[in-house]
Amino acid sequence: MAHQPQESGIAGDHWWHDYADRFHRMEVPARTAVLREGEIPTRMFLVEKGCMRASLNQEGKDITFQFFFEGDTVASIESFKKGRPSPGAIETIEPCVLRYLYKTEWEKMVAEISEVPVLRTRLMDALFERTFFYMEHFCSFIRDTPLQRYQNLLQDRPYIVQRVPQHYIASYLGISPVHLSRIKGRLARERKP
Amino acid sequence: MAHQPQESGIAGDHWWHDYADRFHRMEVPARTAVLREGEIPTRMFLVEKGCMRASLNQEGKDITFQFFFEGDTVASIESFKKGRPSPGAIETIEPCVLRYLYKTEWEKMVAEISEVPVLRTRLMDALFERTFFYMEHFCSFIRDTPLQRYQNLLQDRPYIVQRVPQHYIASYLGISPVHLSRIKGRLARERKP
DNA sequence: ATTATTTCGTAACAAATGTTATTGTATCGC
DNA sequence: GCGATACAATAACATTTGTTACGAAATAAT
Repeated sequence: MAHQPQESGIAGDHWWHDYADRFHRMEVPARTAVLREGEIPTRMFLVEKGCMRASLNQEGKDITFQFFFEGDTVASIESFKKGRPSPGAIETIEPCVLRYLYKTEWEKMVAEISEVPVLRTRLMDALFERTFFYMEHFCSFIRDTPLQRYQNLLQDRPYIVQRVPQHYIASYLGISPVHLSRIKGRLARERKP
Repeated sequence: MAHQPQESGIAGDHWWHDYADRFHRMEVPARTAVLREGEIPTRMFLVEKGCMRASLNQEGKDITFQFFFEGDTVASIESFKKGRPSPGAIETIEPCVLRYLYKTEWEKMVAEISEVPVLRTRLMDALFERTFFYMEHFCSFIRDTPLQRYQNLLQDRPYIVQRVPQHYIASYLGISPVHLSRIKGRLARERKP
C-alpha cells in the first residue's frame, strides 16, 4: 500500500491486526455518508479498500479536515467515545469496502488489548502518534503558507493529491479551490517556462 | 485556578496527582528557556506557578504554538518520547515554579500507572483528551477566521489573553501582531460607538 | 528618578487570498 | 448516445492580511 500509515485513525502500526476477524464487512458506493452531522456514532470503521473523508459544516460550507485510506481506522472519535452527536460527517470518496465494529465490540476489544502489556504499549504508542500527527498539522498551519502546505502534501502524501478531488484538498489546506488552482498553475509554470 | 485543565500536556484530570511527590522543584525567572531548539529533551515539567510557552523557529521568526499554565504538564512530547532533538523551544513567560522528572523517572511512573487499571484508564483518557484538543485546534484553523479564533480564545480561555503578551497570542492565532491589534480595535469600536 | 526594554496602537502601502462568474472537460446514469 | 452532474482552469474585482515605520504607554533595571 503506497501510503504512510501515520495518516489517521488510531492506525499507526495497526494494533488491531490480531483482531481483524472480529470486524463486520460492508460495501459502500462513492460519495456516500456512513455518518451524518448530528448523529451519535455507533460504529468505528476500518478502510479495506477505497478512500474517505471527514468533514465539518460551517455556515453551509463543507470543510474537509481529514482523509482516510486503506488500513486507516475511521471514526468521529471524540463523539464515538463519549456517546455524543458528531460535529461532522464521514463519507466515502471512492467506492469502498469497509470493516466495522459496534461500540460495545470496540470497547471490549480495547479492554482486552489493554490487558496484554505488549499490545497495550502498541495501542498507547498509536495514540501518541495520532496526537503527534495533529500537533504537526496544527503547527504547519501556523507556520507555513498555503503554497508550502500544498508542497508538503505533495511530498509527504502524494497519494492524496492523486486520488482526492481538488476542492476537497483545497478545503483541507484551508484555502479556496480557486486559490489552489492558482498555486498549481504557478508551480507548473515555474517548472518549464 | 481559573483555567480549563484541557489546555495542555497530558493534563486532563491530573493523572499524576498520586505521584506528585516524585517531582523535583525549580524556580525560573521570566523569559527564560528550559529547552532550546535542537536540544534533546531530558526532562518533562509540571507548572506549579506561572505560565510558559512552546515555540517554533521558522526562518528567524519565533512562532508560539502552545501555552501552559498552573497544573499543566509541559514537554516537547514527541522528541522527549523518541529521544530526538526538539524542533522547538520551551520558555517561561512569567516567573515560574516548576516541577520536573527526568526521562527514566517519567518512564518508570508511566509503567507503574499502566499496571493499575483505574489509573491506566485515566492516563489513556488524558491522552485521548490531548488528541481531541489538537483536533479541535486544527479544525478551528481550517474553519474559522482570525477574528473568530480570537473570540473563541476570549471565551474559552480568557486567562490567556489576560496573562500573555499580545504578540505571542498573535502568532498563536496565526496572524501578525498588527492584525491582532486591528481586530481588537474593531471589536472595541463595535461595542460602544 | 532616569534610562532601556518591552509592549501596544495606528497609518500607509504591498501582497495574498477570497468571491463570483464563465468556460471547457470529464464522468455518471439512463 | 445524451443529458445531468461534478470537476477544474481562468479572469476580474473585492477583501483580508502582512510589512514597515513611527510613536506612546507601560515595565524593568540601574
